[in-house]
Amino acid sequence: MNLKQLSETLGLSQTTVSRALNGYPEVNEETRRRVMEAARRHDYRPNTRAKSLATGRAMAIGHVIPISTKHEIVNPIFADFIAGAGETYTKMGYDMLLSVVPDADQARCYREMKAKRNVDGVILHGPHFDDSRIPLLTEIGLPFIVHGRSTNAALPYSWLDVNSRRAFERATGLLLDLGHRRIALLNGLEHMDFALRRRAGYSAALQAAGLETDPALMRSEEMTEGYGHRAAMEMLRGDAPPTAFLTSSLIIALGVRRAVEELGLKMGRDVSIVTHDDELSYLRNGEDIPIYTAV
Amino acid sequence: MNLKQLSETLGLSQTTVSRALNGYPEVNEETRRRVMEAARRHDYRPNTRAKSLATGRAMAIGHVIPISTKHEIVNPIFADFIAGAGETYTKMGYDMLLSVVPDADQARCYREMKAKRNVDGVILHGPHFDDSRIPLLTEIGLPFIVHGRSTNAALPYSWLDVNSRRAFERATGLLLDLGHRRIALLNGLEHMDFALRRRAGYSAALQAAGLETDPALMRSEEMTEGYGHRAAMEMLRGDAPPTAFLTSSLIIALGVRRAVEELGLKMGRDVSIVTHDDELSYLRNGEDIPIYTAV
DNA sequence: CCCGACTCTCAAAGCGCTTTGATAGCGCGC
DNA sequence: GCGCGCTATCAAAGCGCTTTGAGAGTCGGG
Repeated sequence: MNLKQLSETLGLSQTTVSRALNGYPEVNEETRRRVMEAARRHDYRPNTRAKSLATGRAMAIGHVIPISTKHEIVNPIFADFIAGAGETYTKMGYDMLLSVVPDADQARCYREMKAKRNVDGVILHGPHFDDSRIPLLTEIGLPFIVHGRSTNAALPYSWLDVNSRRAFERATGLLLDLGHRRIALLNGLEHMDFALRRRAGYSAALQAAGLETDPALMRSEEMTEGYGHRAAMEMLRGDAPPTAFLTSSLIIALGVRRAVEELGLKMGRDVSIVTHDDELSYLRNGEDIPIYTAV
Repeated sequence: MNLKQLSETLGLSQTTVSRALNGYPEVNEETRRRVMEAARRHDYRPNTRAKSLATGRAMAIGHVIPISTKHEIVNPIFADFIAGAGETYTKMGYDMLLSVVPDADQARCYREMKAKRNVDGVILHGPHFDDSRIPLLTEIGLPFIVHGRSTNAALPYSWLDVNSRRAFERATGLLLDLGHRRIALLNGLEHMDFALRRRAGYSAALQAAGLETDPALMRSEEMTEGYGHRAAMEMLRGDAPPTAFLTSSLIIALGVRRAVEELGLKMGRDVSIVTHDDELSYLRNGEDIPIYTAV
């Protein structure tokens, strides 16, 4: 059932039916009721593509998920992010368009989205320090919001973020207050802006306590369980092992814990772990009592 | 730059330009070269919405992600699935449309997709036993492919699946060969078809070995780490604890392992674990040596 | 009784593409 | 020299909607 057929059924023009359905004021209330009723009865939905073409609005938001060709790793919180965003889109009548593209093709992908006009704007994921996508999107005129921030960006942009720096400063402070002096930082890849902020917070807390940062206790990698395990193994077997770990993701913490247990050490006694991003829907941080201290 | 402008630039009609770009044979090769060149130079991309409207093809595939209002849990392999599918879509010029909807609204969501015509077809995720979405999609005439299978479905449908039944039959057989007699099954929710198949495989192997299935050793829940931990704790503390666990996901296995360690037992000596679905990109099953035996 | 103001409805244009049906130009055989 | 078949191109219709600009009808005041 399309608009033409619906309007013929009602003996009205397409104009009037369209206006009635879209809430324009110049339609008689009685007429509007009739139209609404008929639309419901025939389960009429306007054709998205025709509507988009006429209005110029795609009613869709794009998410570009970069896949680094080396790793092909999707950020673990990504699924939960999509689920949350998707729910809101659905509620507001928007569609969510996902594009999975190799890192190198991102620029082309954004230009294409602009030219093909199949989204009204995009969410920029995983911003780097001075992210080149910000000037790119600004230049091509595709509206965007950054999930995270990009330090040193020359142009203004809208963003939504947590306070990574402060979180890591406080977590480090907590460990220092508990008497820890050798605190390891297992960070995400440090071309990612959030990772830089986390390191800054960690360093600031150490400095405030009059301690030096020790490069041997700082790692930066893709946030996998294997990385956590490997790094913890090496550090704990070293000359001056850390007494605490600060990790950028629950997934890394899992790996650290596996290493701790393999070495016959006891969590919370021999080694403390504090983690960030600890609430994945299928992998909660414990049910009643948290397994890890978390920020 | 749209088709009209491009054709004016070239001094050709829109028809010819369109045909040249879409590879129709009735265009002079020299003309086609000129058109292609100009399109590249001006970075011309046809407007998706206009093209869709004209051709009747949306060049998009929909994925409906049901969110059960109780749990709000996204299946852990979902992110990897999306990443894989998305890559192929991009390669083939398709868009991926995600709809996150409450379980109860699924039927409405599919009808809407059909009426709004913004996808050409959908992927049906997480099929149940005799899934009602199969007759629904068939009735409304929205093409679909099932990721998994639906036992007992009355209508024919296309699907893509792994052999869950056989995998669990063999895994159980392996444990039996190793001498285990009390093997626990920590399955996913058993209204899901894959879970039923896994249980069938598990039961068949026990039966073939002349053993009875023990309800006390079989659980079925949403596949979280917490579930694995809780179930293992209860079973291992019980009168006749299992000597081995068979889990439907690496995430559950993580929980079992936590329980095993909390109880001071040793994995591989006191308790064996075999798991399915062990390769999440950010949470691999070990790096060189696998942590868990897996199917 | 006329006219202006107001309400409600309509026909038609336009969004940017594809596709149908028509046509111009050309070489060739009879 | 005419007509046929072929190639290369074009104008225009159509996809399903919104929106502009116009018009029919009603009502009240002078």
